[in-house]
Amino acid sequence: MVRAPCCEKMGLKKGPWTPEEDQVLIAYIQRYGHGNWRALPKQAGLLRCGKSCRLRWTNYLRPDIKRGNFTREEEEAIIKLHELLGNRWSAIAARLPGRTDNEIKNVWHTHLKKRLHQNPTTASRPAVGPDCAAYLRQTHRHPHLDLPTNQQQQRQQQQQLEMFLLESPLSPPQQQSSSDLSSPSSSSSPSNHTIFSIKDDESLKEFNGYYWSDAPSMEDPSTCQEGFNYSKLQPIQLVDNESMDFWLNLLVETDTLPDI
DNA sequence: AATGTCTCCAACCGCCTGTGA
DNA sequence: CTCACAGGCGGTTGGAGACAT
Repeated sequence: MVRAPCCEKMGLKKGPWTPEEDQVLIAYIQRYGHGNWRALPKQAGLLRCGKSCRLRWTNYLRPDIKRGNFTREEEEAIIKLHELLGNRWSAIAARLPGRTDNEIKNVWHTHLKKRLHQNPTTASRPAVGPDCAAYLRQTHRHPHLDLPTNQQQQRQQQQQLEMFLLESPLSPPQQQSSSDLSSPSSSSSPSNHTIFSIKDDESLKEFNGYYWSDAPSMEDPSTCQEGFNYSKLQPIQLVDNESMDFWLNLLVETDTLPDI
């Protein structure tokens, strides 16, 4: 079934914005705000759809946007946040003031991903948490991984992790979703967080090997039974603020981990 | 200088979610 | 509860400029 277009395409302009259009949009938003994106272009006299206006504003025209190249620190932050949050560009952008999700996504695909591929061992370590597992599942490298298949559950877990990272470390933890990662966490109290750790160095090496590998066999689900043994992942219960601080530091400052 | 190839990024597309009637 | 709508998000693409031959 073909989905109807988001807006009436007839007579609406597409493609790059002209400086004149930018000025019209800026002037309108500065004067009236952007309460209703769908109605905005008509009211502002723009031959664009609301979506296009919103995108142009949020990704380019907003006054608080930082232009120019990403600093090394910003790139490192993106790498680390990507490890934790996956392809949740808006969540990553929320932690990088002045940068947009689109910009971060572009930087990731054009620079950072390549860098990680070229030199995975010097890059930051992959996250050992829900998103890492979700990533493995999404890429079909380990479809047998015993984690929630429900997309909503995954999203809830990601949101919890994000909240955990965004909140003050001393604030009370969020309640965990009903059926959490793997079975052990089902025993966790509502105030606990579950983060996965790897039991020993040998398992860590093995895990990283599979995580970073692009070997064709890993793309073949039939070979996955011979893949990483996920019994080597163990859940960690964060029962107090002190351990929350510890894992927050560990997850964010991955440089503190020993080299493989 | 001309042509082909590659890289990058702004913008689009379609899906998902939240909200209000 | 259901439906429609609007906003938001992530994946993808097309074209312009850079670079290589």
